[in-house]
Amino acid sequence: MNRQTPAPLPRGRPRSFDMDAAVERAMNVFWSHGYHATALPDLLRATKLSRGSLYAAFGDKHSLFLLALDRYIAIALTRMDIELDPRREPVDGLRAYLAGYVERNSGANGRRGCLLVATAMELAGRDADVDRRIGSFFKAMEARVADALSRAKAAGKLADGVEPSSAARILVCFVEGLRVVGKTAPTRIISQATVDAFLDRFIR
Amino acid sequence: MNRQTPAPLPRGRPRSFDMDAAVERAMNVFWSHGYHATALPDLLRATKLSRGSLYAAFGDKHSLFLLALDRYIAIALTRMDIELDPRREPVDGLRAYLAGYVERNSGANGRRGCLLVATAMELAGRDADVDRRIGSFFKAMEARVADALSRAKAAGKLADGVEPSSAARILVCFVEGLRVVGKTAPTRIISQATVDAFLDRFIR
DNA sequence: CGATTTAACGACCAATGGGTCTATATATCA
DNA sequence: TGATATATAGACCCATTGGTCGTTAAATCG
Repeated sequence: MNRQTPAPLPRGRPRSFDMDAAVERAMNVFWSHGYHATALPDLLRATKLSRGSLYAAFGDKHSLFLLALDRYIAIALTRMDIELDPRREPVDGLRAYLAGYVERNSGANGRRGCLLVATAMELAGRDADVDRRIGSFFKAMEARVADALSRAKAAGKLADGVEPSSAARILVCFVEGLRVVGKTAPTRIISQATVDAFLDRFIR
Repeated sequence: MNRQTPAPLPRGRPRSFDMDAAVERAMNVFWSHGYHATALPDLLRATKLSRGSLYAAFGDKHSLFLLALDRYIAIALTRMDIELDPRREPVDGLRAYLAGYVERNSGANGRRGCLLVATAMELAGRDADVDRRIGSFFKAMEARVADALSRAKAAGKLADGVEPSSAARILVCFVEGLRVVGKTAPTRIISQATVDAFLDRFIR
């Protein structure tokens, strides 16, 4: 192990903006409009950067988008890790997890939709970078749900004949579908009832 | 009731192209690329029309898109009416219906995705014409599924405690979610197994 | 046949797309 | 303080966008 050569102190004018905050703002714009419908001026307005600064910091629109997508994914997975924490009752965790979807699907949140679903539909299959991210996200999501379901099964909380791995795939489809239909019919009560009825089929 | 004045015979050069076929070709382009990513030259190539002719026939890109979307919806509903025909065994119908989704989600078909889902994510909430169409489509779809499920229930084929209307909402979410995750992981075997496992939760 | 009507064409247009580049302001270090 | 380094700004660039328009070709009807 040769020691890391000490990072040379940055010379010249230090950057005056918070890069993480800029990515987050960009994420919100992409989230609201989608990739193609987001024009550069939208991103400049949101990040409060000039064209030059934005390109210096992020390369190009596509790279910035990837960063935004990564952030979105990280947030989603972190939330799942909290909701489905192994130290909680697995069924409570699943309920909390689904309640989150209900909340995110209601009213203005619902109309905004889900950046991952929108990106999957808009870019998957024509953009390898996006493909990898979307694919691995769904895999990770499914794994977490499957894990929670196995714990529920071990605790005898699953309905007869429910197999965690296939039930996890079903659940992932279900929640992603919720986000799709939520784009046009975002009523909290119905979403909640639908989620409850769904869970009733799997939980004892 | 005054009699309709007889339609005046068309004068001049008759249109030399099949308008319906043009709409269908345009539909395929929008389907593959989405609304924003479809450029006019793509539509011209597909319809084999010149710019002028296309604008004369359809007005503008947006109107043509709406026509394409209507066509897509009509095809989908017609298919459902066949698969879920009241004269068939309702459970067979539901199986056929879901099998259709498995097929459409596999391989190249899967990667192409679903025009309705893509449009919902891309345009819903910012385009009133689209909103209406998507909303009424989901409603129509749900109604057909609910109807099939009630008939199944009447025949004693539903699992205990399954209520047709909420089960229909669940099913709609599930199949739309299938189309989303199918964009990245389009393997026929898994889709089929997932669908089977899903149905097992609702059918006796 | 000749007048009329209209489909079809593609050159053309202004606006906007994403992306580059140079000049300047402002910080650090010796 | 002076030399150096770099973030920032926005003018600029060209390709492409959706959309218009004048011209031409072709079919019908009297």
